[in-house]
Amino acid sequence: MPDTEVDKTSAAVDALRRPAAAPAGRGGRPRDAHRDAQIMRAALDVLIEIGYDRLTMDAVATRARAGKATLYRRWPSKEALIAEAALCAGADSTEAVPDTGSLRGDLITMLAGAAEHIDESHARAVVALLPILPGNPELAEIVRERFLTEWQRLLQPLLARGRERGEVHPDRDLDLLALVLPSMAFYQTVFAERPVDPPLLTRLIDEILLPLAASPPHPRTG
Amino acid sequence: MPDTEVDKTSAAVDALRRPAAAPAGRGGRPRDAHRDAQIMRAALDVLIEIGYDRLTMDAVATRARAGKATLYRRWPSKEALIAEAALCAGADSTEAVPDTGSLRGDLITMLAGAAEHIDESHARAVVALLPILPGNPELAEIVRERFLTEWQRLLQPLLARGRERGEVHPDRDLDLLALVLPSMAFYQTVFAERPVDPPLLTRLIDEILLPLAASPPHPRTG
DNA sequence: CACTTATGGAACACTTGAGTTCCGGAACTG
DNA sequence: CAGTTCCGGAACTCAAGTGTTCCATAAGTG
Repeated sequence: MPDTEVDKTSAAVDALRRPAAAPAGRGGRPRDAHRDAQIMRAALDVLIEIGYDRLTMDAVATRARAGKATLYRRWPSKEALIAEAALCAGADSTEAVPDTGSLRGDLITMLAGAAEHIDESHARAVVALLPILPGNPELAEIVRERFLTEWQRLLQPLLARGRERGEVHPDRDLDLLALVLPSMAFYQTVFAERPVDPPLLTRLIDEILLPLAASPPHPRTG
Repeated sequence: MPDTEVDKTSAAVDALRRPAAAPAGRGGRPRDAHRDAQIMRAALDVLIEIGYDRLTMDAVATRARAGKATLYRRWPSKEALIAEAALCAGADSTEAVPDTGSLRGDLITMLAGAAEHIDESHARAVVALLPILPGNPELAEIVRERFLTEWQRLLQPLLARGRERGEVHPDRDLDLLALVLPSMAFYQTVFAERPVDPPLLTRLIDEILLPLAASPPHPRTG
C-alpha cells in the first residue's frame, strides 16, 4: 500500500492484517515484502476473473506461487486479503493539477495522466468487493468514501478553475458535476462491458461534461 | 414473473426452474403459485441485507416460512433461486408514454409512474447478483441487457419527442443521453447510499439531463 | 556452528451449508 | 374411501473450503 494513503484507510488496512514479521536482528529468515504485493495482485486477478463467491484461498495461493500458510501469516482471513487487495488496486494519483488554458485540455490531460488508477480493473475490483460490504460496515464506509472522493478530488480543482475562466456556469453545483463522469464510467464498467478507455472518456467529456458545465441549470426553455 | 417479459428473459427464467408441479386432474394437493413470489420476495430481502455470499437457503426458507424442500421443488439451486428473484425484482413498466407538452413534464411523470421498477431495491438486487455473473455468462448477458434497456426503453421515446419539439438539440446522441440518469442513479445507490427518490430524480432532470439535452455537443466555447 | 524465522507444499481438522430424504398432515381426484 | 401430490420442519449426507499444522529447506544473526 503506497504511503500516501489517508490515515483512515491505513488504519483499515492495518485491521486487515496479521501481526508483522519478527523484528530484524533476532536472526531468522527475513520476510520478503515483495510477496505481499504479489499475493495481492494474484488475489485481484482471481477476484476479477471468477468473483468473490468462487474465489478460494487455494486458487490465490496457486496463482501467487505461495504456500497457503504464507497467505495466513499476513492476513487472518479470505475476506481480509480480498478487501486489502481491492482497496490497494488503484493507487492515488500524485499528478499535479494541469493547467492547459482550457477546461477540456485540463480534463483530458488529467485523465490521461491518471489512467493508472482509473484503470478499469480498479472498478472491477470494487464491483467484486460489493457483495461483502453489507456484512462489513466499516469497510463499506471506506470503500464508498474512497471511490467517491477519488474522482472528485481529481475533477473539482479543474472544474473550479474552469469556473474562474468562465467555462463553467457560475450557478453550477461542482459536487454534482464531478459525479457525472465517474457515474457514467462506472455504469459502463459494470453493465456495458465497454472499456473505459481514453476515446470513451474524451467522448464523455465532449458530449456530456463540457456542454453541461457551460449551461445553466433549470433552462426551462421547453 | 409478469408475462410481459421479453422471450429471452422468459427462456432464461425457465432454465432457472425445476420441472413444474404435477398436472391437474391426477389428484394430489395443488401447488400454491403464490408461494413462488413469496419465496422470491424473501430471497430478495435476505440478499439485499447480507449479500449473496452469506445468504443461505435455510435463511431464505425461514424468512419465507417455507420448508427447504419447497424451495428445491421449484428451483434446482441457490444460484437459480437468487438469479430469478433478482431478475424479477423490477417489473417492467406498462406505463403509457406520457405527453405533458414538455420534456421535463414527460420525464417527471414517467419516472414518478415507474417508481416501482426503478425502485432502489432493484439496483441493490442487481448489485448483489454481480458476484455470480463471472461464472454465468448467459445470466450476465441477460442482467446487463435488461438493466441497460429498461431505463433506455423508458427514456428514449421521451427524448425523441423532445427532439421533435426542439427541446433536445438535433445533434444529440439519444442513446448516450438516455444513459445519464441511470448512471447517476446507480452510482448513488451503490456508493452514496442516497435514496434515489423523486426529489433527487427531479434534481438530476433539472440540473443535468434537461440542460444537457438542450445544448449542442462539443461547445468548445472555452 | 547453533539457533531462529520464513518459505512452499502437503496433510490435516472441522464446520458449514448445499442439497436430499423422511414423515405426519393437508389438500386434492375419482 | 384409497391413492396422490404438496407442505413445513426435521434429520441427514457429504464435500468443499477455510483455516491449521507439519516439515524439509532456505535465509538470516551472533
